[in-house]
Amino acid sequence: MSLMPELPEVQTVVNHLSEHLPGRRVTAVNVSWHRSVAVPSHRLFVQQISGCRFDSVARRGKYIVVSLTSGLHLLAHLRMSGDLIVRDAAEPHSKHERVCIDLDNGQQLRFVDTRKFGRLYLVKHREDVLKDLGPEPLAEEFCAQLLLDRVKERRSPIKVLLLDQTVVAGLGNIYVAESLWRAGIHPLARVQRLSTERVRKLCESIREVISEALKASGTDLGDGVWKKGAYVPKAYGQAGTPCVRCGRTMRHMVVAQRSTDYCPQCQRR
DNA sequence: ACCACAACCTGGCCGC
DNA sequence: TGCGGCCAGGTTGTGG
Repeated sequence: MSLMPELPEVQTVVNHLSEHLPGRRVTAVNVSWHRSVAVPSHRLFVQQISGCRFDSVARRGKYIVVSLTSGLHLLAHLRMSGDLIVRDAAEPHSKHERVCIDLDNGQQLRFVDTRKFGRLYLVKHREDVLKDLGPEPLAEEFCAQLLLDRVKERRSPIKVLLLDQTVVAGLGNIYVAESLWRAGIHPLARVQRLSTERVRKLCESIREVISEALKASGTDLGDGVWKKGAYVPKAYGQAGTPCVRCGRTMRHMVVAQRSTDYCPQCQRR
């Protein structure tokens, strides 16, 4: 039914938009669910973006960042079910389309969002929205030392810290589960109790998992229209099945009010 | 600082 | 077929 995106899925959307948006001009805008526009008011949003020309498309954490030649920036956060697609105007519209932007070549940029949690932001300065985000997991600077520096005062379980976008940007419930499984770290582990070597291993695992998922265009959970992704989770959603590394039955628990699957053998407390 | 929980929404699935 | 309850890849705000 829907896309529920973390970094690799967002990047896949960005790649799609990059093929179609640069150079296109906005000729008309229709906002059918006002609250999909976070900022400014939906009225000003339509006013300000009309006539603008799209420049480049990028990603920061789970945000899509579209630069306009006017200097404004269109940012999107897809939250649980959002998607941004470019279609010919003649193609049928989704029942869950919330915003539709007409382009000067007969195509449309459509914001589709079943659950209505996603948000668009039209801002002068992108940092107004992005300033609190932590480092990109694939950035050169992302390493054990940086991670430790950012969480040295915090005693929350490692899973909670990795879900915190100010610690590291772009991970969500799937890729946190995958990274912890790959690194052999229990979701409830406290960072202070981990050796530097294991934190290093964790950072490396995060990089590997994210890189692999990017190559695969994200994860397809088999329940929706997000059929592009070929990444196969080894921990997320695997409770009750044998661990592909050791064969032990994967377990389930709740951490930070989120469903959490792990291997009791590979990820010992 | 930390935690639990509600809110924001819709729809799919499961059991009865 | 229908209905209630539970679940969902995210984030923010509140109150303890």
